[in-house]
Amino acid sequence: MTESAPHSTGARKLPTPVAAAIDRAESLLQGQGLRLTPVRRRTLEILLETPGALGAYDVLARLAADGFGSQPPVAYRALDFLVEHGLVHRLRRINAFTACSHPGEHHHAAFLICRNCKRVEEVHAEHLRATLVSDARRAGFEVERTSLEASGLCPDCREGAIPDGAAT
Amino acid sequence: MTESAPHSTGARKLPTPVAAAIDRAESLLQGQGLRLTPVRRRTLEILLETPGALGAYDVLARLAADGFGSQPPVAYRALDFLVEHGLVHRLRRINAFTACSHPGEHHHAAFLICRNCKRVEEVHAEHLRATLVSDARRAGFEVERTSLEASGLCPDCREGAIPDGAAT
DNA sequence: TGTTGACATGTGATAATATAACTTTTAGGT
DNA sequence: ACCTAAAAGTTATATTATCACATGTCAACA
Ligand SMILES: [Zn+2]
Ligand SMILES: [Zn+2]
Ligand SMILES: [Zn+2]
Ligand SMILES: [Zn+2]
Repeated sequence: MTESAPHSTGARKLPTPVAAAIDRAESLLQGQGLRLTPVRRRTLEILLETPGALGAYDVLARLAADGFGSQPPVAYRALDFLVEHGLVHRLRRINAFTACSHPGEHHHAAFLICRNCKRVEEVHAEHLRATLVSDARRAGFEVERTSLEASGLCPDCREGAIPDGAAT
Repeated sequence: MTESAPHSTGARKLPTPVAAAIDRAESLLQGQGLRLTPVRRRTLEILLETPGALGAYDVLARLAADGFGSQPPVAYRALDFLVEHGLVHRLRRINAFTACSHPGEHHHAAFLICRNCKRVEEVHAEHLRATLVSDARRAGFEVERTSLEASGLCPDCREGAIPDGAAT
Protein backbone atom coordinates (compact mmCIF):
# COMPACT_ATOMS: atom_id res chain seq x y z
CA MET A 1 0.00 0.00 0.00
CA THR A 2 3.02 2.20 0.10
CA GLU A 3 5.42 1.11 -2.60
CA SER A 4 7.12 3.29 -5.18
CA ALA A 5 10.65 4.18 -6.33
CA PRO A 6 11.71 1.56 -8.88
CA HIS A 7 15.42 1.06 -9.47
CA SER A 8 17.34 0.88 -12.69
CA THR A 9 19.34 -2.01 -11.31
CA GLY A 10 17.33 -5.18 -11.56
CA ALA A 11 17.64 -5.51 -7.78
CA ARG A 12 14.22 -5.10 -6.28
CA LYS A 13 15.08 -6.15 -2.76
CA LEU A 14 16.60 -2.83 -1.70
CA PRO A 15 14.19 -1.15 0.65
CA THR A 16 13.30 2.42 -0.07
CA PRO A 17 14.75 4.95 2.35
CA VAL A 18 11.28 5.28 3.81
CA ALA A 19 10.95 1.57 4.41
CA ALA A 20 14.39 1.48 5.96
CA ALA A 21 13.49 4.31 8.30
CA ILE A 22 10.31 2.56 9.28
CA ASP A 23 12.22 -0.61 10.09
CA ARG A 24 14.66 1.33 12.17
CA ALA A 25 11.83 3.05 13.99
CA GLU A 26 10.19 -0.25 14.70
CA SER A 27 13.35 -1.70 16.24
CA LEU A 28 13.90 1.36 18.33
CA LEU A 29 10.41 1.20 19.70
CA GLN A 30 10.43 -2.53 20.31
CA GLY A 31 13.62 -2.11 22.26
CA GLN A 32 11.60 0.03 24.65
CA GLY A 33 8.57 -2.21 24.75
CA LEU A 34 6.59 0.20 22.58
CA ARG A 35 4.51 -0.57 19.54
CA LEU A 36 4.56 0.94 16.10
CA THR A 37 0.88 0.38 15.45
CA PRO A 38 -0.68 0.79 12.01
CA VAL A 39 -1.76 4.41 12.48
CA ARG A 40 1.58 5.33 13.94
CA ARG A 41 3.45 3.54 11.22
CA ARG A 42 1.42 5.17 8.49
CA THR A 43 1.79 8.57 10.13
CA LEU A 44 5.53 8.18 10.19
CA GLU A 45 5.55 7.03 6.58
CA ILE A 46 3.53 10.04 5.55
CA LEU A 47 6.02 12.36 7.16
CA LEU A 48 8.98 10.47 5.77
CA GLU A 49 7.54 10.71 2.28
CA THR A 50 7.24 14.48 2.58
CA PRO A 51 10.25 16.72 1.99
CA GLY A 52 8.93 19.53 4.14
CA ALA A 53 6.70 19.52 7.15
CA LEU A 54 3.02 18.72 7.39
CA GLY A 55 0.33 20.16 9.58
CA ALA A 56 -1.66 17.80 11.75
CA TYR A 57 -4.67 18.19 9.51
CA ASP A 58 -2.67 17.38 6.40
CA VAL A 59 -1.55 14.19 8.07
CA LEU A 60 -5.10 13.53 9.18
CA ALA A 61 -6.45 13.87 5.66
CA ARG A 62 -3.95 11.33 4.37
CA LEU A 63 -4.70 8.94 7.21
CA ALA A 64 -8.40 9.20 6.56
CA ALA A 65 -7.81 8.58 2.86
CA ASP A 66 -6.04 5.37 3.86
CA GLY A 67 -8.99 4.19 5.88
CA PHE A 68 -8.01 5.34 9.33
CA GLY A 69 -10.18 7.50 11.51
CA SER A 70 -10.93 10.97 10.29
CA GLN A 71 -11.14 12.92 13.53
CA PRO A 72 -8.33 15.14 14.78
CA PRO A 73 -7.38 13.00 17.77
CA VAL A 74 -6.36 10.21 15.42
CA ALA A 75 -3.60 12.36 13.95
CA TYR A 76 -2.68 14.17 17.12
CA ARG A 77 -2.32 10.99 19.10
CA ALA A 78 -0.06 9.36 16.57
CA LEU A 79 1.98 12.53 16.15
CA ASP A 80 2.32 13.08 19.88
CA PHE A 81 3.48 9.53 20.33
CA LEU A 82 6.08 9.82 17.60
CA VAL A 83 7.30 13.15 18.93
CA GLU A 84 7.51 11.80 22.43
CA HIS A 85 9.68 8.96 21.28
CA GLY A 86 11.97 10.98 19.12
CA LEU A 87 10.85 9.87 15.68
CA VAL A 88 9.19 13.10 14.71
CA HIS A 89 9.80 16.73 15.57
CA ARG A 90 7.27 19.43 16.07
CA LEU A 91 7.93 22.81 14.52
CA ARG A 92 6.31 25.52 16.58
CA ARG A 93 6.92 28.39 14.22
CA ILE A 94 4.73 26.79 11.61
CA ASN A 95 2.54 24.43 13.61
CA ALA A 96 3.76 21.43 11.75
CA PHE A 97 5.56 18.13 12.08
CA THR A 98 8.52 16.62 10.31
CA ALA A 99 10.15 13.19 10.49
CA CYS A 100 13.39 13.10 12.42
CA SER A 101 16.32 12.69 10.09
CA HIS A 102 18.51 10.72 12.50
CA PRO A 103 16.31 9.05 15.05
CA GLY A 104 17.49 6.94 17.91
CA GLU A 105 20.54 9.04 18.50
CA HIS A 106 19.21 11.04 21.39
CA HIS A 107 20.02 14.27 19.79
CA HIS A 108 19.02 17.86 20.06
CA ALA A 109 18.38 19.56 16.80
CA ALA A 110 17.66 22.94 15.33
CA PHE A 111 15.44 23.46 12.32
CA LEU A 112 15.83 25.62 9.27
CA ILE A 113 12.50 26.29 7.68
CA CYS A 114 12.31 27.73 4.19
CA ARG A 115 9.59 30.32 4.08
CA ASN A 116 9.36 29.97 0.32
CA CYS A 117 9.19 26.25 -0.41
CA LYS A 118 8.48 25.11 3.16
CA ARG A 119 11.32 22.63 3.07
CA VAL A 120 12.83 21.87 6.45
CA GLU A 121 16.42 21.05 7.29
CA GLU A 122 17.29 19.47 10.60
CA VAL A 123 20.73 20.38 11.86
CA HIS A 124 22.60 19.14 14.89
CA ALA A 125 22.44 21.58 17.72
CA GLU A 126 24.07 20.00 20.71
CA HIS A 127 26.27 23.02 21.14
CA LEU A 128 23.39 25.47 20.76
CA ARG A 129 21.38 23.58 23.26
CA ALA A 130 24.29 23.31 25.66
CA THR A 131 24.90 27.03 25.47
CA LEU A 132 21.29 27.82 26.11
CA VAL A 133 21.14 25.38 29.00
CA SER A 134 24.15 26.95 30.60
CA ASP A 135 22.97 30.52 30.01
CA ALA A 136 19.75 29.45 31.64
CA ARG A 137 21.43 27.81 34.59
CA ARG A 138 23.27 31.04 35.19
CA ALA A 139 19.85 32.62 35.61
CA GLY A 140 18.79 29.81 37.95
CA PHE A 141 16.52 28.33 35.34
CA GLU A 142 16.43 24.62 34.68
CA VAL A 143 15.86 23.83 31.02
CA GLU A 144 13.84 20.77 30.15
CA ARG A 145 13.01 21.27 26.52
CA THR A 146 14.01 23.58 23.74
CA SER A 147 12.70 24.90 20.46
CA LEU A 148 15.48 26.11 18.23
CA GLU A 149 14.09 27.18 14.90
CA ALA A 150 14.96 29.57 12.15
CA SER A 151 13.06 30.63 9.12
CA GLY A 152 14.62 32.01 6.00
CA LEU A 153 15.55 30.78 2.55
CA CYS A 154 16.91 27.42 1.57
CA PRO A 155 19.70 27.12 -0.98
CA ASP A 156 17.26 26.50 -3.82
CA CYS A 157 15.11 29.49 -3.00
CA ARG A 158 17.71 32.16 -2.55
CA GLU A 159 17.53 33.45 -6.10
CA GLY A 160 14.57 35.37 -7.36
CA ALA A 161 13.30 35.42 -3.83
CA ILE A 162 10.90 37.97 -2.52
CA PRO A 163 12.32 40.13 0.29
CA ASP A 164 10.72 39.64 3.63
CA GLY A 165 8.11 41.40 5.73
CA ALA A 166 7.54 41.44 9.45
CA ALA A 167 9.71 41.02 12.54
CA THR A 168 11.36 38.15 14.38
CA MET B 1 -6.66 54.35 34.66
CA THR B 2 -3.46 52.47 35.20
CA GLU B 3 -1.94 53.67 38.44
CA SER B 4 -0.65 51.58 41.31
CA ALA B 5 2.61 50.98 43.22
CA PRO B 6 2.78 53.54 46.04
CA HIS B 7 6.22 54.34 47.42
CA SER B 8 7.36 54.61 51.00
CA THR B 9 9.31 57.76 50.14
CA GLY B 10 6.92 60.67 49.93
CA ALA B 11 8.03 61.24 46.33
CA ARG B 12 5.10 60.56 44.10
CA LYS B 13 6.52 61.89 40.86
CA LEU B 14 8.61 58.81 40.04
CA PRO B 15 7.04 57.03 37.13
CA THR B 16 6.31 53.36 37.55
CA PRO B 17 8.51 51.02 35.56
CA VAL B 18 5.57 50.47 33.28
CA ALA B 19 5.09 54.14 32.62
CA ALA B 20 8.78 54.53 31.97
CA ALA B 21 8.76 51.70 29.50
CA ILE B 22 5.79 53.20 27.75
CA ASP B 23 7.56 56.52 27.44
CA ARG B 24 10.62 54.83 26.04
CA ALA B 25 8.48 52.94 23.56
CA GLU B 26 6.81 56.10 22.45
CA SER B 27 10.11 57.83 21.77
CA LEU B 28 11.44 54.87 19.88
CA LEU B 29 8.41 54.78 17.67
CA GLN B 30 8.25 58.51 17.09
CA GLY B 31 11.87 58.38 16.01
CA GLN B 32 10.70 56.15 13.18
CA GLY B 33 7.62 58.12 12.32
CA LEU B 34 5.37 55.53 13.92
CA ARG B 35 2.53 56.07 16.34
CA LEU B 36 1.83 54.50 19.68
CA THR B 37 -1.92 54.75 19.38
CA PRO B 38 -4.26 54.13 22.31
CA VAL B 39 -4.89 50.46 21.59
CA ARG B 40 -1.22 49.83 21.00
CA ARG B 41 -0.26 51.71 24.11
CA ARG B 42 -2.76 49.89 26.23
CA THR B 43 -1.71 46.56 24.76
CA LEU B 44 1.87 47.24 25.64
CA GLU B 45 0.88 48.32 29.14
CA ILE B 46 -1.07 45.13 29.63
CA LEU B 47 1.92 43.05 28.70
CA LEU B 48 4.27 45.16 30.79
CA GLU B 49 2.01 44.75 33.80
CA THR B 50 2.11 40.98 33.44
CA PRO B 51 5.05 38.98 34.81
CA GLY B 52 4.54 36.11 32.40
CA ALA B 53 3.18 36.01 28.92
CA LEU B 54 -0.36 36.50 27.73
CA GLY B 55 -2.28 34.89 24.92
CA ALA B 56 -3.85 37.13 22.31
CA TYR B 57 -7.28 36.42 23.71
CA ASP B 58 -6.22 37.36 27.22
CA VAL B 59 -4.99 40.65 25.88
CA LEU B 60 -8.18 41.04 23.91
CA ALA B 61 -10.34 40.52 26.98
CA ARG B 62 -8.47 43.22 28.85
CA LEU B 63 -8.67 45.59 25.92
CA ALA B 64 -12.38 45.02 25.61
CA ALA B 65 -12.80 45.61 29.33
CA ASP B 66 -11.12 48.96 28.80
CA GLY B 67 -13.55 49.96 26.11
CA PHE B 68 -11.63 48.97 23.01
CA GLY B 69 -12.99 46.68 20.35
CA SER B 70 -13.72 43.13 21.37
CA GLN B 71 -12.91 41.24 18.22
CA PRO B 72 -9.70 39.26 17.68
CA PRO B 73 -8.21 41.54 15.02
CA VAL B 74 -8.08 44.35 17.54
CA ALA B 75 -5.64 42.42 19.67
CA TYR B 76 -3.77 40.75 16.85
CA ARG B 77 -3.17 43.99 15.03
CA ALA B 78 -1.79 45.72 18.05
CA LEU B 79 0.33 42.73 18.97
CA ASP B 80 1.65 42.28 15.46
CA PHE B 81 2.58 45.93 15.31
CA LEU B 82 4.42 45.79 18.60
CA VAL B 83 6.20 42.60 17.64
CA GLU B 84 7.17 44.04 14.31
CA HIS B 85 8.75 47.02 15.96
CA GLY B 86 10.59 45.14 18.63
CA LEU B 87 8.54 46.10 21.67
CA VAL B 88 6.96 42.72 22.20
CA HIS B 89 8.07 39.17 21.54
CA ARG B 90 5.98 36.27 20.43
CA LEU B 91 6.52 32.93 22.13
CA ARG B 92 5.70 30.14 19.75
CA ARG B 93 5.94 27.29 22.20
CA ILE B 94 3.03 28.67 24.16
CA ASN B 95 1.21 30.87 21.63
CA ALA B 96 1.68 33.95 23.72
CA PHE B 97 3.21 37.38 23.83
CA THR B 98 5.49 39.09 26.29
CA ALA B 99 6.82 42.64 26.53
CA CYS B 100 10.43 43.05 25.49
CA SER B 101 12.63 43.67 28.47
CA HIS B 102 15.17 45.83 26.68
CA PRO B 103 13.56 47.36 23.66
CA GLY B 104 15.26 49.57 21.16
CA GLU B 105 18.53 47.76 21.40
CA HIS B 106 18.14 45.72 18.27
CA HIS B 107 18.80 42.53 20.05
CA HIS B 108 18.20 38.87 19.54
CA ALA B 109 16.88 37.09 22.55
CA ALA B 110 16.10 33.63 23.82
CA PHE B 111 13.25 32.89 26.18
CA LEU B 112 13.03 30.73 29.25
CA ILE B 113 9.47 29.76 29.94
CA CYS B 114 8.53 28.28 33.30
CA ARG B 115 6.10 25.46 32.74
CA ASN B 116 4.91 25.76 36.31
CA CYS B 117 4.25 29.45 36.95
CA LYS B 118 4.36 30.56 33.30
CA ARG B 119 6.87 33.26 34.07
CA VAL B 120 9.11 34.19 31.18
CA GLU B 121 12.70 35.31 31.26
CA GLU B 122 14.26 37.00 28.28
CA VAL B 123 17.97 36.41 27.93
CA HIS B 124 20.43 37.84 25.45
CA ALA B 125 21.20 35.41 22.71
CA GLU B 126 23.40 37.17 20.19
CA HIS B 127 25.89 34.33 20.38
CA LEU B 128 23.23 31.65 20.03
CA ARG B 129 21.76 33.41 17.09
CA ALA B 130 25.15 33.92 15.50
CA THR B 131 25.98 30.27 15.89
CA LEU B 132 22.73 29.19 14.36
CA VAL B 133 23.13 31.64 11.50
CA SER B 134 26.56 30.33 10.74
CA ASP B 135 25.57 26.69 11.05
CA ALA B 136 22.79 27.50 8.64
CA ARG B 137 25.03 29.31 6.20
CA ARG B 138 27.23 26.24 6.11
CA ALA B 139 24.15 24.40 4.88
CA GLY B 140 23.49 27.11 2.32
CA PHE B 141 20.52 28.38 4.24
CA GLU B 142 19.96 32.05 4.81
CA VAL B 143 18.42 32.77 8.19
CA GLU B 144 16.00 35.63 8.49
CA ARG B 145 14.33 35.03 11.80
CA THR B 146 14.79 32.77 14.76
CA SER B 147 12.79 31.33 17.62
CA LEU B 148 15.00 30.32 20.50
CA GLU B 149 12.90 29.10 23.36
CA ALA B 150 13.25 26.77 26.28
CA SER B 151 10.75 25.52 28.76
CA GLY B 152 11.58 24.24 32.19
CA LEU B 153 11.51 25.50 35.74
CA CYS B 154 12.27 28.97 36.98
CA PRO B 155 14.31 29.44 40.17
CA ASP B 156 11.18 29.83 42.30
CA CYS B 157 9.56 26.69 40.98
CA ARG B 158 12.43 24.24 41.23
CA GLU B 159 11.50 22.90 44.64
CA GLY B 160 8.46 20.74 45.15
CA ALA B 161 8.11 20.66 41.41
CA ILE B 162 6.36 17.91 39.57
CA PRO B 163 8.66 15.90 37.27
CA ASP B 164 7.91 16.31 33.63
CA GLY B 165 6.08 14.37 30.91
CA ALA B 166 6.51 14.35 27.16
CA ALA B 167 9.36 14.97 24.74
CA THR B 168 11.21 17.92 23.33
C1' DT C 1 -10.47 -20.90 27.91
C1' DG C 2 -12.42 -17.25 29.66
C1' DT C 3 -11.66 -12.99 32.34
C1' DT C 4 -9.44 -8.92 32.98
C1' DG C 5 -6.93 -4.85 32.48
C1' DA C 6 -3.97 -1.82 29.84
C1' DC C 7 -3.47 0.27 25.84
C1' DA C 8 -5.07 1.85 21.49
C1' DT C 9 -8.56 3.59 18.32
C1' DG C 10 -12.85 5.83 16.81
C1' DT C 11 -16.11 9.58 17.14
C1' DG C 12 -18.68 13.76 18.25
C1' DA C 13 -18.36 17.94 20.31
C1' DT C 14 -15.96 21.96 21.43
C1' DA C 15 -12.03 24.98 22.73
C1' DA C 16 -8.31 27.93 21.46
C1' DT C 17 -5.76 30.40 18.14
C1' DA C 18 -5.59 33.20 13.95
C1' DT C 19 -6.91 35.54 9.57
C1' DA C 20 -9.95 37.53 5.72
C1' DA C 21 -12.79 40.93 4.03
C1' DC C 22 -15.14 44.88 4.49
C1' DT C 23 -16.80 49.37 6.84
C1' DT C 24 -16.17 53.33 9.64
C1' DT C 25 -13.34 56.48 12.11
C1' DT C 26 -9.41 59.35 12.89
C1' DA C 27 -5.26 62.10 12.27
C1' DG C 28 -2.81 65.11 9.38
C1' DG C 29 -1.66 67.54 5.31
C1' DT C 30 -3.45 70.74 1.68
C1' DA D 1 -13.07 72.59 4.77
C1' DC D 2 -11.41 68.67 2.00
C1' DC D 3 -8.82 64.83 1.00
C1' DT D 4 -6.08 60.81 1.95
C1' DA D 5 -3.88 57.17 4.32
C1' DA D 6 -3.60 54.76 8.45
C1' DA D 7 -5.94 52.79 12.11
C1' DA D 8 -9.78 50.74 14.46
C1' DG D 9 -14.09 48.33 14.38
C1' DT D 10 -17.01 44.34 13.00
C1' DT D 11 -18.67 40.09 10.87
C1' DA D 12 -17.50 35.95 9.46
C1' DT D 13 -14.59 32.10 8.96
C1' DA D 14 -10.27 29.35 8.90
C1' DT D 15 -6.93 26.72 11.36
C1' DT D 16 -5.07 24.27 15.17
C1' DA D 17 -5.84 21.50 19.30
C1' DT D 18 -8.18 19.10 23.18
C1' DC D 19 -11.96 16.75 25.90
C1' DA D 20 -14.94 13.06 26.95
C1' DC D 21 -16.63 8.92 26.19
C1' DA D 22 -17.58 4.49 23.52
C1' DT D 23 -15.46 0.65 21.25
C1' DG D 24 -11.92 -2.45 19.98
C1' DT D 25 -7.46 -5.26 20.52
C1' DC D 26 -4.40 -8.09 22.75
C1' DA D 27 -1.73 -10.43 26.00
C1' DA D 28 -1.29 -11.94 31.04
C1' DC D 29 -3.03 -15.16 33.78
C1' DA D 30 -6.62 -17.54 36.93
ZN1 LIG E 1 15.88 14.56 14.88
ZN1 LIG F 1 13.10 26.84 -0.29
ZN1 LIG G 1 13.59 41.84 23.77
ZN1 LIG H 1 8.10 29.21 37.86
